[in-house]
This record gives sequence, structure tokens and C-alpha cells, in this order.
Amino acid sequence: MTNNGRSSQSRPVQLDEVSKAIIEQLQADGRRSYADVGKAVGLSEAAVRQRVQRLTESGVMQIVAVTDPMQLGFTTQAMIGIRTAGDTRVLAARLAEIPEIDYVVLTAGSFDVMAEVVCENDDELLELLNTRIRVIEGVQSTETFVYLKLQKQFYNWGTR
Amino acid sequence: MTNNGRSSQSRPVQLDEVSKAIIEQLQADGRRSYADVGKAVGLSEAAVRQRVQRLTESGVMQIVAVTDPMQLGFTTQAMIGIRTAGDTRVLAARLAEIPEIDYVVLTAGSFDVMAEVVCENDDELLELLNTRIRVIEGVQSTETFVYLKLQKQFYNWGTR
DNA sequence: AGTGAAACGACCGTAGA
DNA sequence: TCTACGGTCGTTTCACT
Repeated sequence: MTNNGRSSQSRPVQLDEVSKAIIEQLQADGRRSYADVGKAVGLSEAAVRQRVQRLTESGVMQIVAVTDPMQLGFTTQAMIGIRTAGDTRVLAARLAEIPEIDYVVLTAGSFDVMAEVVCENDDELLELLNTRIRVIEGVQSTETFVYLKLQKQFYNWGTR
Repeated sequence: MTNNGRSSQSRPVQLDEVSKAIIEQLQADGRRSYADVGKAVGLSEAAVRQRVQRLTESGVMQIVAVTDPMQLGFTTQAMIGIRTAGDTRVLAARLAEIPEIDYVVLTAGSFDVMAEVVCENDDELLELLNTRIRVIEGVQSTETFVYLKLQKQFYNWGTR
């Protein structure tokens, strides 16, 4: 879970080309040895390790396992746009507590909050919508966009 | 970039509790040693290594570096819903080529495609929308939901 | 911030159950 | 698919720049 947004108080970090190159290496394979990465970017193993540590501790980068829901039999995914009459932050917090919801963002526009859900099947999505989302206090309407195909998913924002 | 969706032909993988535990360990820290993970889940180092290899090769899991756009000074993010008169797959493919767009999904509902963008500022988003998205052949309308706050982001679908 | 070197620990291949 | 084990390579610490 992250906590970013326009209200983020931390100042932006300016990466040099070497750090960007390190991140690119680890984006391809998060377990590549520091020595290998060092060879690729022209730095010693120790220097790479120090930079990775700094990047990780500052929250700029993290190395994590990510899983593919489709491969695990979660065949139904959807984005849900929600309008509320109440405090949008309260709604977002309530949505974030639901384990089937992996992504919650407060937005400007015709939805107050958008949430992505991962479900085993359509029935589970329907159940979730009606018994756990639409019943949240203040919710006025929801609009569901069922995923037909995930075309692109890129985890490495800011290093393109 | 992934390639999932309802059209996915691969059959679901059923994970046992041990593999789920391994994934949980590596979700917290993708660089933890196999020996450490083994201690946590009650398996030898070699067994953990084999399971991680299988999980990775089958595409169920991958260990990667992820970065935080806000920390890097990309202060403007948005979800864009798009309607097209043409082939939605062609539109999705064109959108996927744009580096500022990190997420593209074909949907059922009042949008044909939804895309997430990461920009340095509002001007860049405006420029992108008008000169590279709305000009794509067939695009009929776009609706932009600027992010005010990212509330939840979870990378480990299917192991909740 | 970076390098280099030595001790330590992790990783890999193979054998065996 | 697991454990056991030895060789190799990566990581860690530290002294130095």
C-alpha cells in the first residue's frame, strides 16, 4: 500500500543516468546480482549495492514479487468508478480494506473514486459489488468496466 | 508488459500453502535469500530455489524493481477512458506504445479502453491528450480522471 | 561516493531418497 | 519434489581514496 498523491509532501528525487540504468537492470530481473548490474552500468559491486540501498530506503524503488492474477485463476477483473455523497476519503479508506480490491485512487472528474477488483469469476464480482461496495454509506452510483484484455502493465514509472 | 485477459488460454495454477508463503515472503522483500525464505516457510534452500524458479518460469510470479512516480517528481497521474469507432485492439496497441502510458486495458462498458498515464505536470498531460491520444484514428471521445490521491496499490493478486 | 581485498554466506549443480 | 553437500560466485565489511 502506498500513500502518494497531490498532497505528497516529499520532494522529488533527481536520478542520474547511472541510477536509472541500475533500476532498468533490476526491473528486468530484481534478483540480478549487484556484480552483474555493476558490469552492465560500469560500477563496482559495492557502489551498486550502496545506490540500491539508498534508492530502497528513500522509497524511490522497491524490489518485490508480483503475481499474475490470470495465471492463478482469477478470471474476472474490473475497474469500478464510484460516486459518493459523502467524504471521498472515507469511501476510499473503506474500499482499501476489501481484499479483492487491489487498487484505489481518489480522482477528479465524473467519478470520486476508482477501484480495481480481482475476482475468481463474474459471480464473485457481482456479489462484491452488491454486498460490499454499493452498500457503503454515501455511495450514489457505480459503473463497472469489466476487463476484456490487459494490454500493457508497466511497473517502472519515471524511468522510461 | 503482460498479455492476459478473458482470451487467456493458459489454465490456472493451483498454489499450495507453501508456495503462497514463499510469495508472501518475496513480496515483502524480493531479494531475501532463499535460505532465509526457507527458514520462514520450513523448507530447504534448494527446495525454495526450485519453487521460485518454477513460479517464475511459468509466469505466475516475477521479482522486479518497482518505482514510485511521485517520489521521482511525476506529480500528475490520470486514468483516461476512451471510446473509439474502430477496432479497440488497434487503439489499445497504439496506446501501449506511448511511454507515458503505463497501463492499458480493453474493457466492456461505456469505455472501450482505459489507460493510466504518468506525467511530470498538468501541461504534459494536456499535451499528451491532445497531440498523441485524441488524434489516434477512430477515437471518438476521452474522459480524464486526474488522480488526487493514490490510496491503495497491491501487487500481489491471488495470494490475499 | 567510489574502489579493492579478504572472510563469509548464498547460490548452483548433482546425487540420492 | 524434497534433502544433502561441495564448488563457485556474490555479498559484506573495512581500510583507503
